[in-house]
Amino acid sequence: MVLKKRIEYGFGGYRLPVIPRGPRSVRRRGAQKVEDSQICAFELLAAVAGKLLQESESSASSNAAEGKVSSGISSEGIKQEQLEEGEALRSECIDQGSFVESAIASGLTAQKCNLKSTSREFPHSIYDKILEGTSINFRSDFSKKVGHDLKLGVPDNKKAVEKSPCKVEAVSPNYGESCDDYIDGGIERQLDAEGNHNRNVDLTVDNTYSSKYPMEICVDIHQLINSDTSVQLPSYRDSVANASFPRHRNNVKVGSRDDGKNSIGCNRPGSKIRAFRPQPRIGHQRMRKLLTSKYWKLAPKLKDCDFSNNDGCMKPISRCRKALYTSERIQHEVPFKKRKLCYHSSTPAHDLEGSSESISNSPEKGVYGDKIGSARVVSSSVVGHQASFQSRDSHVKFSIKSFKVPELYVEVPVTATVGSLKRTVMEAVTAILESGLHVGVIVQGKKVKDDNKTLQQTGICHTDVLDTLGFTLEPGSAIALPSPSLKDPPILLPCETRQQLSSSAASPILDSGVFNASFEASPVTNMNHSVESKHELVSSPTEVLTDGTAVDSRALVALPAVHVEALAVVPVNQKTRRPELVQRRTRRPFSVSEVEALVEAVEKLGTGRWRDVKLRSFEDADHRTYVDLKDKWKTLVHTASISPQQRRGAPVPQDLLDRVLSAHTYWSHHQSKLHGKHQSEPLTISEAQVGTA
DNA sequence: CTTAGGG
DNA sequence: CCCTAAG
Repeated sequence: MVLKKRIEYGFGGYRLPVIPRGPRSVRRRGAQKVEDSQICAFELLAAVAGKLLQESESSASSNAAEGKVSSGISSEGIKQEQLEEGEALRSECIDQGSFVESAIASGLTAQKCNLKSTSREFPHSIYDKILEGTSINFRSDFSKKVGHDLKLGVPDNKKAVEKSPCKVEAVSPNYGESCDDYIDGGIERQLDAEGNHNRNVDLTVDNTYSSKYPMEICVDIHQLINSDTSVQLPSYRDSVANASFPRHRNNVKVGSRDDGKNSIGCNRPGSKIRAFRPQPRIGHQRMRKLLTSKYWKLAPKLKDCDFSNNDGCMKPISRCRKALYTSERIQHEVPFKKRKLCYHSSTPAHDLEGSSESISNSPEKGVYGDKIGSARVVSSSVVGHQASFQSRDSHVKFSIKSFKVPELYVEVPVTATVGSLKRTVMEAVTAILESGLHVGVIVQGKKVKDDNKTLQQTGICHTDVLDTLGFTLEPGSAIALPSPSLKDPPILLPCETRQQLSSSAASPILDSGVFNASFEASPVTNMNHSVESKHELVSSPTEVLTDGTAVDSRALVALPAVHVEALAVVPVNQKTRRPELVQRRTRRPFSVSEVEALVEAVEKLGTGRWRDVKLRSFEDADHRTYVDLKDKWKTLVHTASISPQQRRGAPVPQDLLDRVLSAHTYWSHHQSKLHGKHQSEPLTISEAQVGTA
């Protein structure tokens, strides 16, 4: 029974997210258009896994009955991560680090709760471990797994909790209690918090929101843990998101079944990805790129995990579509990257495989027993960007849940559009990031300035301290944003609107008025990768404090046992900033003369020959690529097709629009390619009609 | 690198 | 404009 429930939920969680996304272009689309939503390979995997799970449910259930099964853990060590979903779902994965551990983030509270419960229930609970000095992750507590490594992912959302089977299951027999506790206490709170998060994905200024959760906006980061065997899967998507995938080396297989495409195969990454979908692939590519980045150095293993897990696993794929660029993307709803989810492969929770297979088998997996030992074993490397580290013996792990941006001072005209506001904020943030962020460490409310001190000397290795460990992101340079004028915003009024969002009391913040925006920290945010993250993160001058326990506000959570190195990472940052911040090109509206030149060129050359158009009429306009011209034409056609009242932006002379329409119509019927020669004629005709020629 | 399209 | 996928 329990299992069932769990399973169902889990599924629910999984599935929803899983919806595959159709290819963007029509052409591709042919294949599947069905869904709008985008999916990531992971999701698909998850879905598949879910199916498998279901299928195997029966078998599993038997195991499950025991309770342990579900939690199954592979002796090898599994890490599991749960995702949070809420945002996570939506979030796209990030390639970069993709894995993040946002998990922790969700709330310190939750974590705490977990810890408590855990400790209570399990002797070897994380807590103990911590005390012992061994590293443990405690992120999630739900599922605890033992095996060698356990990682618990705490679901950020309740949803996750509820849904993800893993979690629940994970719990061992005892689990019941712990879960409850967790749920009652932590989860709900978290949920609340998250709920808000979700709401505020955007930077948009939301007074309400801000007032309540001034600081938060955060992004959740999931932590990922990597174990040798495990794989991380990022997932995202809104809905639900979380699922964990268990993966064993050999097991993988999960999928299979679906069409080739969907099947999750485990093999090489390539295949996998492929299996899912083209997109994922892309993500993959990106990831690769990212991998190259220095950031990765921090987490070498990740790479392995991510990409290389060939062993049997799938790789996690992350999708990031725009993640990198996120900055700009803010405009859309998701400001920064969305969360990424990662799964570690071996998920006990899911058990799909586990149930029947290895996971469940391991006797010990049962649970806690091995933990300690396991913990050490784990040694997974750092997870992605995340901050979590696993530590082997004397390491401390930290996981940062999210970074919040404290305050940004933005001035924009009242008439500015929301989009422009977003852009402005984004720019401001970007500026800050670029200037360099500095990561500060706060222990028990005090800032630790001496970078040379060891964690031990600083007392960061003690559990109690960890609870009050916080990190801050400080801008390297000036923070204030000049109120940028919006470039495009058509309307700029003298009035300025300032919103103040109060910042939460918790974190110290800048005074300026403000806007508080939180960004999702990309996975990047992790301390480790702080560098990377910086840009994404937000960086506001602000600091994020985290108390271990602190409620949601805390952005970062510290995990016990950290690797020293990891720490080192934290402070680092400055230079590391990612060069890649890609910025969107500045917008350069086409002038009437440009439009005219474009129209003329198209009339002669027809559509489909953008390169020629470029050469012919925009040779000197280096900022106008043929793609731009093509896009402009596209918009011109659209503009010409709608009523004048619906048109926005700089008005285009009607006669030009008429020509656009004529040319468009003409060329639509005459494959321009075919007529290389008489290009002009057609135009003429059309023009004649229009009267423009 | 170009095209064509979706976002 | 961006980002992809295909050629």
